[in-house]
Amino acid sequence: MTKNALTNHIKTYLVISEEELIEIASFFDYQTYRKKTTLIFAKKRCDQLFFVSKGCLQSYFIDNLGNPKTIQFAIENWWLTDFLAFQNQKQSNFNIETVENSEVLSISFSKYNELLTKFPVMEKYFRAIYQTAYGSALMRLKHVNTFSKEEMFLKFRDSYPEFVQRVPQYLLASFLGLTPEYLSEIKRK
Amino acid sequence: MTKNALTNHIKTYLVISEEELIEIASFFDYQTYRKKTTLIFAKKRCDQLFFVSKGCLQSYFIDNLGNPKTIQFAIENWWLTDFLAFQNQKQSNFNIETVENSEVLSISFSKYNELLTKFPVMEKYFRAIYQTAYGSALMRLKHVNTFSKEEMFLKFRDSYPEFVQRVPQYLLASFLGLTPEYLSEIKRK
DNA sequence: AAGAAAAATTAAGCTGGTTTAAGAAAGTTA
DNA sequence: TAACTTTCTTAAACCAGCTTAATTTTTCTT
Repeated sequence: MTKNALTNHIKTYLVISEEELIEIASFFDYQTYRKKTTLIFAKKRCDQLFFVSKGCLQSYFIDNLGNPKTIQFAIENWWLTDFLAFQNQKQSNFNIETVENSEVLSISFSKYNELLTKFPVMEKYFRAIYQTAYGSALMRLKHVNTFSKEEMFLKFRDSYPEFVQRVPQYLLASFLGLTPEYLSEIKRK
Repeated sequence: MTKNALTNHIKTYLVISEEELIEIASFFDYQTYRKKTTLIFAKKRCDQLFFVSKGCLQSYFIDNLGNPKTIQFAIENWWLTDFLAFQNQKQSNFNIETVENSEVLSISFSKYNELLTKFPVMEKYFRAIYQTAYGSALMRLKHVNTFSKEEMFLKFRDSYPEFVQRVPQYLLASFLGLTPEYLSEIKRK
């Protein structure tokens, strides 16, 4: 089924019946997108939370000089949106788009709240997801402060070698906070 | 009562009885600390989650050159720990210490889980807390990529003028990712 | 209130990483 | 398989922000 990735993921966090999982899954829309499709536009109201079943999404923004800067990648089993904008139903700070052809589940803010009201056990699921994600984001802030740009790349390549193969180099540079030119120079060494 | 700050904070997120709040509060230890007291040591197991009733805490690490780098401040009504280390019961990546004389509530990992089991409604509370905190951490990563060090300081000063007054300048520099010398130079302009 | 310690300032020299610009390689389309 | 587009590489000039080190100011301790 097209929503198996999500229900399997939930099962790793909760003890829950198949019947409930089916009902929970029904809150989500399933859709496939070709690569480089924009799902959320910056400045537009952010009313969707995404779960990646297959493929890869990114959130990015355009800096003062017009260069896109990647904030987050989301691959299989990751959640992605502009979380602040989503919860406040404000305009998004980020563009969200597919990096690869992708299968994506989405839920609107009102459906998300309905889901949490009807299945309070999902509070536990999202609490766990956000707890980890928040901890990881703070670790990223630590890394940004600790490592030089060169070290950032080398560490990342050692930690996620398959992912480095998977995304274009200019996106990786953007995510790691250096220029494609400098990344290219580092690789030469 | 010494735990009012917490119970009041919970009330802003949940509809809940006073009796339950009293029971929930009983899971926490209340303690006061003088400024510059270390509550968690890096490399030691992280088994406490803190809620700041009064005062200010920071989490920081020591970089390769021996300089402390502040990752997070926590003032009244903020939660603080090394969230990844806490949930995995691993050694902390950060030192956590008081910046001011502070009143702090704390809970161990096992008590935290007991609390969530006995009062599932607290899943909703923490889900909301972490959802916001995660969103904010990603916005910080955006800011780090967007702004020059000078802009970082000016933006922060405009957004949190009272906080800039409140903490020593060298800690602010550390948090914003620049040297005290450079911050001093920026202020002169 | 004096002395010690911690924090903030100033200034000069230096460097990691950016900018710019052009060409090479790889991928896509017809 | 040629033409077009996107991505990657190379190299030189440049600069935001760091390092170092000495001085001054503020805060803490007794």
